[in-house]
Amino acid sequence: MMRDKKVPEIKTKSEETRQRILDCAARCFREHGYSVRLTDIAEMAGVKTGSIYYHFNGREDLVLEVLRVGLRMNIDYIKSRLEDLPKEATSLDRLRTAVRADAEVLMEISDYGAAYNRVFSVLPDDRKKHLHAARMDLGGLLLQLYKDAQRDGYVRPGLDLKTIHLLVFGAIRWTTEWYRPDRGRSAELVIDQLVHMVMQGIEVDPAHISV
Amino acid sequence: MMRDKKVPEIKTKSEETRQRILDCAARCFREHGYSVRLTDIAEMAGVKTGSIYYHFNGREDLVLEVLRVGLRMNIDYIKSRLEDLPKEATSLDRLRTAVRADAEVLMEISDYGAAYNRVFSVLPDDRKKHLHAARMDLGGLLLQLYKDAQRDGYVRPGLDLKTIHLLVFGAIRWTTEWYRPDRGRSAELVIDQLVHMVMQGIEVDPAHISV
DNA sequence: GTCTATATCCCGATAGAC
DNA sequence: GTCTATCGGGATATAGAC
Repeated sequence: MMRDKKVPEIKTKSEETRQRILDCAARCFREHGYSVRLTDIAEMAGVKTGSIYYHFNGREDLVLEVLRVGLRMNIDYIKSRLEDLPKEATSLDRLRTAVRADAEVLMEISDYGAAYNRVFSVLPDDRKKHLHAARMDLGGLLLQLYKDAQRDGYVRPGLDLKTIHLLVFGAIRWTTEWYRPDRGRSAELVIDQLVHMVMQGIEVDPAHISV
Repeated sequence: MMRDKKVPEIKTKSEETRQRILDCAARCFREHGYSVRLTDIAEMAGVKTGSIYYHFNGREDLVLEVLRVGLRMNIDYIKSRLEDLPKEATSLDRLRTAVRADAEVLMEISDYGAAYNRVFSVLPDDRKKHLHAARMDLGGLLLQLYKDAQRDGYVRPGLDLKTIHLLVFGAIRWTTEWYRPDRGRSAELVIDQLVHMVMQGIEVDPAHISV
C-alpha cells in the first residue's frame, strides 16, 4: 500500500499496533461509513476496545488521523506519478496523469482515501477546519493542472475550470459508492472511460459523421 | 417544490404535520447526513420528539420514507422533462435533457434527492433491498437513454455506457458535497459545464488547432 | 501495552396525561 | 394529536489489574 518509505524504520510493537488499528479504522470507515463502532475496529485489529485509548485520544482523534493520512496519501501519490513523467511531458499529459492517479489512489491503492469520502461530510464544522489546509493542497494541485493545460491551449478557453475540476473530482469520489474490485469491471476500465469522457466527450465527432 | 399535484387535496392538519416532519427530515439528512437525531428533526418541524411516533413507526421508517420519496421525485421529474420535449427531439436531445433534469432535481428542486445521496450508503443491506426496485428504475431509465443515443449513432461506439452512466451520475451526486446555492456560482452554470464536458469533452478539438 | 469491568452519556422508543 | 416523563440499549470513555 503506497510506495515504501525511504527510511526502513524498525517499528516498535507499539507502533505496529497503532498502525494496525489505523488501517482497520480506514477499512471500516470505507466499508460502513462514519457510524462504525470502536468495537468493530478493535475486533478487526485483534485488540479490545480499551486498548485503542492507549494509542489514540478517542474516537474523534482516530477519525481525524485517518482523514489526515488519507489526504496526504492522495496528494503524495499524485505528485509521485507526476514526477515519474518524462521532462518533455506537456501540461495536458500532466493533467491526464493526475486525474488517472487521483482515481487510482481512490479505487486501488488504499482504503484511506475512500474512508475520507464517506466520513468528511458528517464531521462537525470545527473538525473540518483541521483538515482545511490539506484539502486546499489537493484541490489546488489539481486545479492548477487544469489551468496550465488551458493556458497552453490544450483546453477550451470558455470552460469554468473550477467547476470542471469539482465535477471530475466528484465523478471519481463517487466511485466509492458503486465500484467493487470484484464483479468483472476493472478499475482500469473505469479510469479509461473517465479520462476519455472528460477529454473528448462521449459524442461522436460531428466532422466524422458520413451522412 | 416539484410540480403541483393534479388533485388539490384538502389536507387534514395531521397530514400537514406529517408532511412538515418529512420535509424537515429530508432537509436535516441533506445537511447533516444519517446521524441527525430525531430531536433535531422534531425541533425544526416545531414539534416534540414523541410526536414523530404518531406519524411514523420510528426513525428507520422515517428515513426509508424520505428515501422513497426522493427517488420517486427524481424519476418523476426526469420523466416529466422528457415528456415536455417536442416529438421531433432526437435520442441525443433526450439524453441531454435527462442529464440536465437529473442535475436540476438534485441541485435545485428538492432536499429529498440530496438526502438520498448522503443516507443510502449507510443503510443496512436489508433496508437497501426495499429501495432496490426504484433504484433500478432510475438507473435503467438513464442507461437506456445512453444506449438509444449510441444506437442512433450520436455516441461513440467504443464506450462502456454502464460505466459512463455511473460516472456522470456520480459527478451529479457529488455536487451535494460542494455546491451551495449562495456563493456566486449558479446551478445553471454548473449544469452547463457538466453537459458540455460529458458531450464534447474539455480538450480543444485537434482539427481546430492552427499549428 | 493490553486486558476486564464499569461508569457515563446519549438517543430512540414507550407510556400515559392532557 | 401532542405533550412530558422515563425506560432501556448501546457506545464511548475511564479505572485499575495484570
